[in-house]
Parts: sequence; C-alpha cells; structure tokens
Amino acid sequence: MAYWLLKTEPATFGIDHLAKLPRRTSPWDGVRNYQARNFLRDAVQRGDAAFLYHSSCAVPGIAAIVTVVRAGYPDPSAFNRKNKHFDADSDPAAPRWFAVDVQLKQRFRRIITLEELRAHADEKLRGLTLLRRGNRLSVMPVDDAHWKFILSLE
DNA sequence: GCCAACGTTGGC
DNA sequence: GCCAACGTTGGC
Repeated sequence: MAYWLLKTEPATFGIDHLAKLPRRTSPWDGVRNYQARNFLRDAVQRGDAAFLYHSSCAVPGIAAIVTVVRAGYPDPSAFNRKNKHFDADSDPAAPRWFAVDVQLKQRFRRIITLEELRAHADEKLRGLTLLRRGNRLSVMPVDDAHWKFILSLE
C-alpha cells in the first residue's frame, strides 16, 4: 500500500464538498498534468491512502485522509464538452487523462498547515515533494516515514 | 530539437 | 495583485 498527497482548491472542491457527498466518495478528476496523470494511471491503487491538501487558500495545508476506492480509469471529464476540463484532443480510444475515486476516511481536527510542514523540511520531512521549491504537482507520492510523521502532528 | 513566449500554479 | 517557478506551445 502506498501513500499520496492530492492537492485541491477548497473554493472549488475541498473537504467540505467531499464530506457532503453520498458515501463521502468522489472522482478525483480534472488532472491535466502529465506527471500527475502518470501517477493516477500507473501507480495509485485501490486501498492506497492520500492526504487531501488545500491549496490557493487562506491557510494552505492538509485537511484530511482519503482512501482510494477505485484505481485509475479514463477521466470522463476530458470527453465532456460542458466540463471546464474538456480536452478536444483526447481520444476516447486512447484516453489521455485519468481519474481515481476517493472516499473520505478521516477529517483532521485541524488543518496541518504548510507552514508547520515547512518547519520540519530540513529534518523529519526532508525530501517531501510538497516542500520542494517550485513544486506544482497536484498528485505526488509520500514516503511511509513522512506519512507517519505528518500523522503525529495532528 | 531548440527556445522564446505564453499560460498556470500557488504562496504571499 | 504580485511574481517566481514551472509546463506547454509553436515557430524555426
């Protein structure tokens, strides 16, 4: 079982949205970056766990843990003209973009803030992809040791 | 294949 | 709103 971190903008779709859905489950779709796509398509497995990270907001940080309940499948939003992530160049016969389904597992009592994570960047969280300078990936792996340490912060 | 221009991300 | 960093595009 592997660990991941998924970024989302809470103004668009965050923990509050996920928590209200039936079975607290949602497609994780709309990813339009090849490196992130590769993770969704090839590496993220059913049963994996992921941190749900809020970005582009007042207090960026980790809000919850989600479980992957469905592994990578062709992202339907890429074929939907009405969807803002529609990609006219994506061929259903050779899908370019992938989604997974996630279910809310545990909402943290508080946001584990980016600032707090940064405070450990040189020691316990050295190498955490999220903290890499200029990092813009929206789907990224998290080491076991980093995962455990971050849990201990809650 | 190079690389400048452009668009996006995301913290601040 | 600013701007650094990065990914993508497209002319050559």
